Amino acid sequence: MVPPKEQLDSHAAIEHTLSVIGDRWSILIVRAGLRGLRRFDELVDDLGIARPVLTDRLRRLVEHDVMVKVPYQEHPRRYEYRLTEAGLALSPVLVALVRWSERFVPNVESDTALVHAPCGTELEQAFWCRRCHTTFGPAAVRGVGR
Amino acid sequence: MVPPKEQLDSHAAIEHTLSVIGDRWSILIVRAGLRGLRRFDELVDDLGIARPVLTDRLRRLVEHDVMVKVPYQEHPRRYEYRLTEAGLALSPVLVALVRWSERFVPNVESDTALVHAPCGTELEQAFWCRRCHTTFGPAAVRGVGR
DNA sequence: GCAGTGAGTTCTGAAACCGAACTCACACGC
DNA sequence: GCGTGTGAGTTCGGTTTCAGAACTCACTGC
Repeated sequence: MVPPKEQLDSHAAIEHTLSVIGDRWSILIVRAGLRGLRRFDELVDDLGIARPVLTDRLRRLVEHDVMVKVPYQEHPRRYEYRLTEAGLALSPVLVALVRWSERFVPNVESDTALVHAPCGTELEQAFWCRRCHTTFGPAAVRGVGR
Repeated sequence: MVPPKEQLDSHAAIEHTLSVIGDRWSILIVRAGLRGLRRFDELVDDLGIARPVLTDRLRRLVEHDVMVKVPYQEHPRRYEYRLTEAGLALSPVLVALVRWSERFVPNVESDTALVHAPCGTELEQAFWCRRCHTTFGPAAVRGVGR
């Protein structure tokens, strides 16, 4: 009835996505990128990540077009890492995580991590139904397919 | 000893969150929960996860109030695992991940995983600024603090 | 020519992961 | 009462991944 294509699809898609950013560090690296950090040692200091692990994570993020390695000076040739469009587009994941932790992680009153750039207001996140023209929360979400 | 608040905050919050759901399996387990799977062996079959790992992940998810272990029959006393409110509230993270993979994972045309329950329409996700009363995408997001 | 800097590698244990096989408590058919 | 099946795990080796500290390498500026 359903073509075998159905089988792979969202399952495979999300697994692939998790194979890129599904470890403990990659999301934190992307988050650091959103906070403006670009250089290897900045990341080491800020995240407290082991150097070999950072090397590997950056390589994989570059491989999957989440970041780009750009030389920022010649001679002592040095590189920095910037988020690509795909990397920037991960911010909803970050926001969802931060929002969740604000609500459900006990004893942590999170400061605002992300704001609406033009006005500086802390941002909200919601689902949007383009047919009903309403926003709604997780309770009105239902899974389909597969 | 109360640790210096600024220090922990969003950094600690997101790290704690990732320590709960930041491994390759936990999110997939939550996703399976959203798809209606509840029993140990269902999860093993569906996810292809190793049993000891599933045991451990479920234990941790229960420990962190993401799922609850409920007996669904006595005698051969059997349990199933259900998402709590906190678990349900992870769906924005899932949605963000699925949306991202639809856009950026090559050669995978994802089927619709999640819809608006009342009308069945595929859902959108956006940021919302309560001051400006506008929705906007990741390009208008800026990080502040820390 | 010598210390400093940025971006990594190398080299160790320690921890986490996996698959396959096993356990344990019970139900059910015969 | 006895084999077979089922659901929910546990035990056991072997492999992959991880973290920390020290090291390299190509330069600079003093």
